Amino acid sequence: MIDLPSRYNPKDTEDKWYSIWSDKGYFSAKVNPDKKPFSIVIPPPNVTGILHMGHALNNTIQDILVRYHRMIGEEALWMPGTDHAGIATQNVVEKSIAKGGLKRQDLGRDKFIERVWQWKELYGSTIIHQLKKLGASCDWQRTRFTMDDVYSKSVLEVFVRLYEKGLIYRGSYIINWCPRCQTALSDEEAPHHDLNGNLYHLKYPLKDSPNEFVIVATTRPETMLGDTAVAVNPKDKRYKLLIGKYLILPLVNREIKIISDPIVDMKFGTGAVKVTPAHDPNDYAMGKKHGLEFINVMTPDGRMNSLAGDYQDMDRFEAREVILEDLKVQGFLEKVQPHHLSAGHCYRCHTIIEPYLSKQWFVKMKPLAKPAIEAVKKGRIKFFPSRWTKVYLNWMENIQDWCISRQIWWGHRIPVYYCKHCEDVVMVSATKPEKCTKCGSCDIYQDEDVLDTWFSSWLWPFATFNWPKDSADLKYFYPTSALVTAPEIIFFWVARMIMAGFEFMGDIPFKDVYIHGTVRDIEGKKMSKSLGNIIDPLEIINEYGTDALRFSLISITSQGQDVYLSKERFEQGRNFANKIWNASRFILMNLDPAQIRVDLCQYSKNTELSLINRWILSRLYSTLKEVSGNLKAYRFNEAANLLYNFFWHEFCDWYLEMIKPEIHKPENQVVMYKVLEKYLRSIHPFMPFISEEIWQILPHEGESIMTSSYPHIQQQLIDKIAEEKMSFVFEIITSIRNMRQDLDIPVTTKINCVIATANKTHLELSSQLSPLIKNLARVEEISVEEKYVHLRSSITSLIKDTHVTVPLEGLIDIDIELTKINSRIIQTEKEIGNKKKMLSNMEFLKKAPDEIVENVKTRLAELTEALKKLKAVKDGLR
RNA sequence: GGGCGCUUAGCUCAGCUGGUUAGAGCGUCUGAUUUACAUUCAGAAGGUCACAGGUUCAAGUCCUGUAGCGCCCACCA
Repeated sequence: MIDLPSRYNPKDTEDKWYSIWSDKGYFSAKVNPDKKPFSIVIPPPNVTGILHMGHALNNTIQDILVRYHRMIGEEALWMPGTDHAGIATQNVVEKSIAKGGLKRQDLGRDKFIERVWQWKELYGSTIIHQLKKLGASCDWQRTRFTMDDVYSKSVLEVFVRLYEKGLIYRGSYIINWCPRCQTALSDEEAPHHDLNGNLYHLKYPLKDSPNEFVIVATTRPETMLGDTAVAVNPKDKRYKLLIGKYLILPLVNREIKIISDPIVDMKFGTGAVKVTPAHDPNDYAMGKKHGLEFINVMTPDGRMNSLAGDYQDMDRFEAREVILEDLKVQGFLEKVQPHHLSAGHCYRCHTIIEPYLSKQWFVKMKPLAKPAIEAVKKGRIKFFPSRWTKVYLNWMENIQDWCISRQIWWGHRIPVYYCKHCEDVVMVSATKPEKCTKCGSCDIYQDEDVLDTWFSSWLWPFATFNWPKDSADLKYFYPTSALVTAPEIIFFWVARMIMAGFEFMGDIPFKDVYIHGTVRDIEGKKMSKSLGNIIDPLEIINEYGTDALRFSLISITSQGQDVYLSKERFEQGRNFANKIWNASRFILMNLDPAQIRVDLCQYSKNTELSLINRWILSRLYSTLKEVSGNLKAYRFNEAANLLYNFFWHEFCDWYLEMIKPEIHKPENQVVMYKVLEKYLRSIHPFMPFISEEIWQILPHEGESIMTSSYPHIQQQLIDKIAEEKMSFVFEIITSIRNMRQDLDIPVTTKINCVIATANKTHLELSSQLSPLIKNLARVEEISVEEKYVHLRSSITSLIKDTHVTVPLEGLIDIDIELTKINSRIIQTEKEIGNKKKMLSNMEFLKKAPDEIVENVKTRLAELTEALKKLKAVKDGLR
């Protein structure tokens, strides 16, 4: 017999099977016209990334989908890859060279980029290795990187096409500027967070009457150096007469005009607002409208520039303090009010964003958004859970132009060239032009900026198939089937991919979007390094195993709800893996391979099989049916929990216990083997390693469970009557166990039992299965009677229409028994009352579906019968 | 300011299209075991389904409102 350790040790199996699967090429998918394609593109993790629980959840879900679809006979492709993550990666490499005292400027652009590539070669595949530890069945040979040559070509092609279509333009606008990263950011990359700031009231004296002031309120007093007007609402009576007059800007002594604009909120602050067109989006708009001067007072690294006079070179926040002090000393600071505000923060380094006037490249989004909105509205793309549809549509309908240029070095350099001699020449081309299109000079240079990382990731569903090359792969696998991702990147990525899909492929990029929850710690905080609340998936894998990690994560992830984790949560998965291991071990210990070469189908149409076997097969297939329904609906936790309950509480707790005494009977051999073998296949997408390990030890056909087929649902083996019968038997057994426990009767004490029922089915069932009941309830003798007769010193419980009596001389406390039976009688009477009330309600009879009414009637009959029997039991007790 | 989610057992949460007696895991308590598994087995206790209205024959489930918690969006000087 096979000798297996009594504990499952994941370390013995995981790496072994992963490399076998990989070596045999099971992960790779090819165009196959005979099969339905199923494709998923991975949300490419950053090359700088290390696996966290969010990845673990995200990729486990994808792996379940891919493995499941592979097993149901589809050509399943999971396209992997990584994202160059411009700013993040540049930051990492800058930090690493900083250790040697170097800045990127010291190296120069080319040398620095070389260093980034070196870094990528060394560490860039860390995350890929970690995904492998997770069991991810990606087609690794296709692994893409957004900076690869081929991929880069797609990116540049897209830029050129959009430019030629007039959807890309360059211009000076107020953008989100990160003074630390020293680059522009898109609106999405500058999320707002609340700040506790102050509202400073500043006094600006009137030019003609220096003792009179207009008081303005501001949260960023340092920008006053760039003020070129003060604005009031035209309807504001307080300021009506002042419109058109001039003020003297304190500290700077510049004359600035009082203008009127309806955008000014009379109720906010003093109703007068300082206008700094180069440092605020609203002010910028007013500046354009009123023809104001744009004075930029800051440097790109967030310090005051030469236009800031005495404040030059001060950091913006330091300047704020000094300016306030100076204003105060000179009597221009009216008051300071605490004020809650929110400001944009760099999503990479969390520095407070400076709204900054600069020349950037933008994509016009409205035209791109149109078909992308339609597709979702028409249901061609579905969100799961559906509530995200609204979030998506709301954003898309209010979409703003996308700032795509970044002042960093790591990324796709903008394919725009200028002539040193002709200021007005802009050449947009995927390859460097030889000479100026105007003057013919060869003195041309490329735009210094690179593209937003997301400007490459939004092409992921087709650029990974080498678009714009027209390939068979692209035709076959595009549109992809599903996208699995987190809510944070709906705008960054999902929405933009949909737009790109339509613009460049003329079709949706994916059909379903499954948005899973965010992984949080047990207090609901997002897991992050800085909070130190990380649970490292690799640590869990190391301690409990990959399957345990995967299963635990999935079973607690209800659709789209955030996941709250503590380490203990993973014990459930570990215990379950061990349970599967041991049940299999038990079966293997008792399995005679010669006995199992029987086709189960031969049993399907007749009753040759025992009730117990029919029951477990029915339960297996009922479960599998529900599992596939739930998988199709992206209810992974439901599917996982169904599989869990079936295996543990039905197959192990009941079935194996029931057949134990006759385990070598041929039909039991066949059924226990078949159920286990099919079960392993059905759990494989969730727990790939342990299922393979055991499957390989079990008699099996085929090379690997990974390439085997998902069990077909044998509808003819689903037998609801058998299920009902068995649950009746289980109730009998439980009730006897209950009585024993209630009365503190040791297992060693022998008890007998009388089962009495007038119900023929139950009568037969009880006598037929009395050996089973004896065994599982530890009863010495069972007699099955048609009529209930009270026995002296006995206790009786009622299961449906059946009295189960245990005679217990000297062990019974009549009072306790009476109390119990009374409470049961009261409960039954109460329920009878409810049912009668329902049935006497004409509205109910008229409006409720027949089936429901029938159920109530049946239930009432049962209850009435039960009440009679309970009373008989009670009478007997006295 | 707008939107979304959550509030169900001591804890963490399931509960899909309203329809018998509201479930699980963990924890607690009681008991068990000479071999499949103590990462186990058998059992128990524990719920006004946040609150207030409403719709309905019927509400944990649908609607409205309130409160608390959390998240997202917004040109909140």
